[in-house]
This record gives sequence, structure tokens and C-alpha cells, in this order.
Amino acid sequence: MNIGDAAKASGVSAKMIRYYEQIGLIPPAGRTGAGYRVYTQTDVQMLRFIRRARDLGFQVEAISELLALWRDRSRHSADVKRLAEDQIAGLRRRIAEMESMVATLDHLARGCSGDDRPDCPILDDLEGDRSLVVPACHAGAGFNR
Amino acid sequence: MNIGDAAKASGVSAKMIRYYEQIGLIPPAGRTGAGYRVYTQTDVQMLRFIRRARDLGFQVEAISELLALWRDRSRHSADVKRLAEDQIAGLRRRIAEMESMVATLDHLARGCSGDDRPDCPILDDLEGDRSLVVPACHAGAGFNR
DNA sequence: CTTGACCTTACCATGATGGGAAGGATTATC
DNA sequence: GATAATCCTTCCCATCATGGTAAGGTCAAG
Repeated sequence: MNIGDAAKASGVSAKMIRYYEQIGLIPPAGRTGAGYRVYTQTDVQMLRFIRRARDLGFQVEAISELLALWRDRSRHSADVKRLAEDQIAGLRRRIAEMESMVATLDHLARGCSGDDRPDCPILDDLEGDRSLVVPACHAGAGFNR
Repeated sequence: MNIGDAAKASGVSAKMIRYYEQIGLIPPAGRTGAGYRVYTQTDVQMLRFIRRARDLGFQVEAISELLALWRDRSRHSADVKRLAEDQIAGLRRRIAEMESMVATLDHLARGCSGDDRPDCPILDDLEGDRSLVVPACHAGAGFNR
């Protein structure tokens, strides 16, 4: 199977398959005499695994660890679970940050007449002085990416 | 005021100030005879504006529009409100995506024993075959918890 | 044997940010 | 005033995962 077929079968673009090989996420594919990469059903299965992990927001580094566990028949499911929970925690952290932004924006937008007059609490707030950030809740905060 | 002072006063790093100038988000700063950039209080205020907008997740492109409206004394607050609402909508979209990931991961992790045995529904799911993605929706209702 | 679809590598771009090097300017200390 | 420390300048590189393009080789069908 050529790279294009593997791409179609796995949902990972040919471009990304080459990239994953280049960075060592997947082992180098076999090659035909002419240099074409060749893929087996097993390779496609691995690519689909990567695709699904990516869809769950895992970064390549984490996917690499997941793949290693997948291949390790003597793995401990605790290790897999920990990766999943780390991922959940990271997602929740980012969700909380964004929810805090939404709360602030929503608060500001609600106070904006949204007509043809120039007065606007949104700009007033960005302009500073006031600290803004809807007292909201709590929300986590910070930043970090 | 030199760039370092402007950075401290605005919360935007010197590196980013130069970058914002380079991409045209802010006008070129004045220069001393020796080529040092010089900043006024007005410049610092603009940088703070940018910093706050960035903290609310606005992209540079949107910040550019916000700055234009900020400077336009005959602006219509409706235009500002629209930018804010677009931002809210974008954030909510991303939040929804991530919540969907969390729902799926949470569902899978809950089914994983997390001990020293290798069996793991998380890997089974990534492996494929089953479509996974917690049917979800959220639904708050029902299902577990 | 030509055409078109596919493959290869190599380079560039993204967005916002940081790091570092090489060298000049300014400031503080002796 | 000399020297050292700090600041500034520009330029280049790296991130992360992805896409685009270009130049050229390969393969299968007509």
C-alpha cells in the first residue's frame, strides 16, 4: 500500500505520516525499489491509533508514550490511565481559562449598547485603569499557554 | 523611556513590542540618535490595551481592529460589540470541542482499572474498531454520575 | 509513448513567543 | 577617566502540528 492509500485508510494526511516518521513517532516505513514508502495493515492500524489520540487532543509527545504502552503487552493499565487523566486535567485547565475569558467578555459585551454611539465599556475596560476581569468566580486563571 | 521600561510598565515583553512593531500592529517607535526606541506614556497605554486584549484571547488580527476602533472617536460601539461577540463565540466553540474530548476521556478512564494489569479500555478504544466518542453529548443526564 | 495520478525531497509559512549571539550605547562604580 | 555591568540593536533559530508549493522521479492506463 502506498502512502496515499494509507492516508485514506487512516485519516492521517500523507504529509503528516511523513512528518511522524521524521520525528520518530512511527518507525520508518518500508520502501519499494523506487523509494516509495509501503504500508501494511498493521501500519494503518497504528496510524488510526495516532489519529484517534490526536482527536482527543493528545500532543505528539503523549501519543508517543501511548504508543509505547500499546505495544507493551506487560504494561500496567495504571500508566495509561495516568496519561489519560493528565490529558483531562490539561484540558480542564484550558477550559477554565477560556471560560474565565468568556465570563469577562460576556460581562463587558452586555454593558455595551451596540449601536452607533461611540461609548463602549469594552474599550473602556481594555484601556485599563479598571482591573476588570469579571469577579467571577474563580477560575483558575492564570495563563500558561 | 526605553523599551525595557515600556515593557515593565505595560506587561508586554520587549521582544513582543518589537514584534508588534514589525508586523504593523503598532506604529514604529521614535528613536534616539543612537537608534534606541523611545516610548511615551501614550505608547505604554496602547501596549497595555494590547496586553489586556491578548489576555482575553484576542488574536493579533482582532486586536488590530480593536485598536483602530479605540482610536476612532466616531466609532460605533456596535462594531466593538461584534468583535467581542465573535471572540466569545470562538471561545465557546473551542470550549465545546475540549469538553467533548474530556467527556470521552473521562468515560474511558472511568472504565480503566488503573492497576498493574495490562487490560485497558482506553487503549482498546484508541485501537479502533469501536467508534467511541462518548455518545454523548452531554447529556447530562443519565449515564453514570 | 504520452498522459495523468502518484510519489519523492526540500523549502516556506503559520501565530505568538522565547532564546541566544554579536556588537554598540549608556550608566554605574572605582 | 577607565572599566564593568546593564541595556539596546539586529539577526537567526526554535517551538507545534499542519499545510502549501515546487522540481523532479515513477507507475499504470490508454
